[in-house]
Amino acid sequence: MTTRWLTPEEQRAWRAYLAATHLLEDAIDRQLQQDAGMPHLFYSVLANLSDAPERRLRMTDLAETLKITRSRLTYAVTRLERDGLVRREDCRWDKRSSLAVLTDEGTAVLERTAPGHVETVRATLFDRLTPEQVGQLEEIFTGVVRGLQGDATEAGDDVPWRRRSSCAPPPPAEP
Amino acid sequence: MTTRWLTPEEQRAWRAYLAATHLLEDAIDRQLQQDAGMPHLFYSVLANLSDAPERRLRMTDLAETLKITRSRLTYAVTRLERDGLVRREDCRWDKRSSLAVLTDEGTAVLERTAPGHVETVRATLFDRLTPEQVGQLEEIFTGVVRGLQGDATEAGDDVPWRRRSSCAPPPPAEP
DNA sequence: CGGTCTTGGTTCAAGTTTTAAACAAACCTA
DNA sequence: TAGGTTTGTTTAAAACTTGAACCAAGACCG
Repeated sequence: MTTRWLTPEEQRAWRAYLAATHLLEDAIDRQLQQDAGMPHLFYSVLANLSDAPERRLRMTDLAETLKITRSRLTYAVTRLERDGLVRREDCRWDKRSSLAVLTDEGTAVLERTAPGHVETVRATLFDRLTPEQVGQLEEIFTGVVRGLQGDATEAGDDVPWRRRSSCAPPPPAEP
Repeated sequence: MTTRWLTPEEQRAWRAYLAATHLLEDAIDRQLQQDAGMPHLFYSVLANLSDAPERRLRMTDLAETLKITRSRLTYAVTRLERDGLVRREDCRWDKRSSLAVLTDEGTAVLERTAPGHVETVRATLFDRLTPEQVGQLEEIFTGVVRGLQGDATEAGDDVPWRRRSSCAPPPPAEP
């Protein structure tokens, strides 16, 4: 089969995408390293924990939402634990699972550094976009996400199989 | 000054952006590592050289278009040179500069692996976008790029100063 | 010219991060 | 209970990045 090369428009879009994501990631990383002393990934860990109920998440779930391997997450959490921003806790109902919990100190760091981070995200991205473009951005990338991680789910979607995520008590037995 | 937090729409867009760029970069890196035995950055080096006149570029220019530090580029080119895909050459007119040149072998590797790469980019991104969305993507990110790298240029744009880029012969003296 | 500043590029050492494979414990299912 | 699966960590190796220091070559300026 003959290759479907990118059209000139697609090439321009692709180049712009590559350059922008590169510059953006650089800018954000630099700012966070400067003001929070950690790379973007670590900050994302804290941010996700902060949003979660009771400020805690199973390692696997966290890895999944961050789209990284468990191994990588183990490393990140170990570092954050060393700095006292995160603590590990055992799941009461599934003794294999461990939870990453945002400590008070972690919360404090987040509260202190979040404004600067948001400011950077604004300055580099959102302040340059019209409201319509914000919508377009979301639309485009939610599609991409669905396409990329849906692959696994798609095949088995005739199996309405539900995994118990998030360390939660087992469902009560039916009488 | 009080923080301007992200609106709910912006938050959704931001999350989608983060997840998508992450998954995309992963998918592309995995495919290239698999089929070309190199990470995305290295492939980009080859691709850029391939597009350049005479398949060669000054290190500094290449680093600039790739948005990476010269140090990082030195590392990449050294690796690629070790594999025979790139060769260094001295600039005849400015003996400080060195050029990265795509070798025949590098060209061959690129020709062999480009179809697979393009296919991945299509499958993960462009095949999911309408033509309008391709345009939106370009528009959004060219704006971001301008904003981020324009910072340096903006301040001095009253100085119509032109640097001689790309190893080229000096302009002939005016009679 | 001679001195100074800037640019281009590399080197080097240190540190960070990523990967992949192997592992152990806990859970599930038949 | 046996056999498979999920969870999470460990480990060692490799890959990568950073930043500072450095040298050489060009540019600038009196």
